[in-house]
Amino acid sequence: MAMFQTLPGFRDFYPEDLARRNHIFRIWRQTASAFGFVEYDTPVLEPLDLYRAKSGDEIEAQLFSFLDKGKREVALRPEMTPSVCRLVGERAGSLKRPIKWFSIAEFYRYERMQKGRGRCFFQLNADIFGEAGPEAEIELIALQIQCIRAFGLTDKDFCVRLSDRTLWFHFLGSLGLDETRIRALLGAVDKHERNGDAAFKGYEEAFGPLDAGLKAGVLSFLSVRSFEALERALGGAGAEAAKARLDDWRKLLGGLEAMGLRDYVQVDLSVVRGLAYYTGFVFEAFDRKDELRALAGGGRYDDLVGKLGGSELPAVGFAIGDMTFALLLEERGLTPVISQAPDIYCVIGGAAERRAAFADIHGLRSMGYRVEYPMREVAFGKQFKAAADSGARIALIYGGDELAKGIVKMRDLGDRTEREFPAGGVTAAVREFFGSG
RNA sequence: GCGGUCAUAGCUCAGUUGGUUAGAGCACAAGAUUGUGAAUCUUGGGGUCGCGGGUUCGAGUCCCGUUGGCCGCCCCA
Repeated sequence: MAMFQTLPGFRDFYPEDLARRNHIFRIWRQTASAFGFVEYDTPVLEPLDLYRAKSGDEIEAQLFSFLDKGKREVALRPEMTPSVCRLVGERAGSLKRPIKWFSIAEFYRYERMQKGRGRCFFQLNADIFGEAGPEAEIELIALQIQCIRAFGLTDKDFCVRLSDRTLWFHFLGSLGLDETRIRALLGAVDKHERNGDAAFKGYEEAFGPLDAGLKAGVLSFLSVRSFEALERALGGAGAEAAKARLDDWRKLLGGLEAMGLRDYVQVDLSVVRGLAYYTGFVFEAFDRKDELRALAGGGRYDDLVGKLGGSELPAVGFAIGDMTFALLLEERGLTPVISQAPDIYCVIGGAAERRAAFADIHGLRSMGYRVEYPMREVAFGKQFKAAADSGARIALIYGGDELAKGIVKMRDLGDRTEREFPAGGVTAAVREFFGSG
């Protein structure tokens, strides 16, 4: 038993774990880069007020926060959005638009552990700033889909549920509700999938019994699952603003259709996301079997940069976490086996042979080959077994006989054939082997 | 913050109504085997049985507490 354990909710990454994590990050990075996003990073530790400003005081319960030695209130970052809003806001005037940025970073939340959720986790965050139209959503939803698809998952495995807080505001506004009531009702909509009608409890406690007609309207609107149904549902509302909004929907869905991604998108008005700061389209990726928590989520937050960074700037972004995503890959058998095997394993006789081998070993390593050899003198039989077990493709043999003849043997560990090369010709032979193989 | 459940070697687990010095397989290491790979055999390292207390002549086993894991609730930026 180890003397010290990791703190609850924190994870050690053994080499095989880290290899899997890095593999996920590598593909996310390549994908975001292919979409023209550039990478940034921010401090892990931030002023506590940064998160209070965005989310209010109640957020503190879920934060790793403390007083630093200079008596500053600080917190480990629980999310990227406030930080990136600060960065972008500070240079909003000089950045070329649209601003397409991404990051892969670790976050910390003081929460109870659960399947797919720990107290530390990694997220890919991708955001577009400075583009108010649905073109930004097209780009981000496409990126979100591709970040999942790139691992071999298909529209049979996951989908992106798309909704729109703007239309919810139009719809509920047309029923005569004011903004506070609308926000409270959206909170209920967010919970309705999990809690059923009990989700309305909070609203009723604040504003009294829910009118039966209103409730029926809300339930019918949140059951909308297609664009056609959405058009029908808004037909009665009749407002010009709502009609204009439907044009944004047509652009968005049409763009994704043209990219061949329409089958990944499910219109679903029951998604509103709990966060009050979302202002427009919101979208969440789920596994199709709906066994796991959300894979990824995002939406438009046009007011936040102004609030946190000083300059008004429309924005839309999303995040994918590593934990639920890794669970899904695992379930679908798509967790890759990452080879950390050397390319070459050297079999070495005695001290003189070792000196000869070292010259080649260092030369080959300088060329970028992964080269391994036994640290101690070991029987040849064991060395060959170690060479095979290591996963190396070839063994270079530096024995007494070879040294005496001025040669090095190269053994193909796959087909077990051996060839001899003059001692000076090893690097060329290795290069030829890997070049042609 | 709340509830359920579990905790024996690196991993998977066994351990009888409470009874000698806590076991197996896998993995790791050494040897049989100082020039050629999947096998076999032998041997070894590795445990405060999560931690603390209690009952008892005696606790891995029973009781209480605690910590941690897993699952769920709250929350989920």
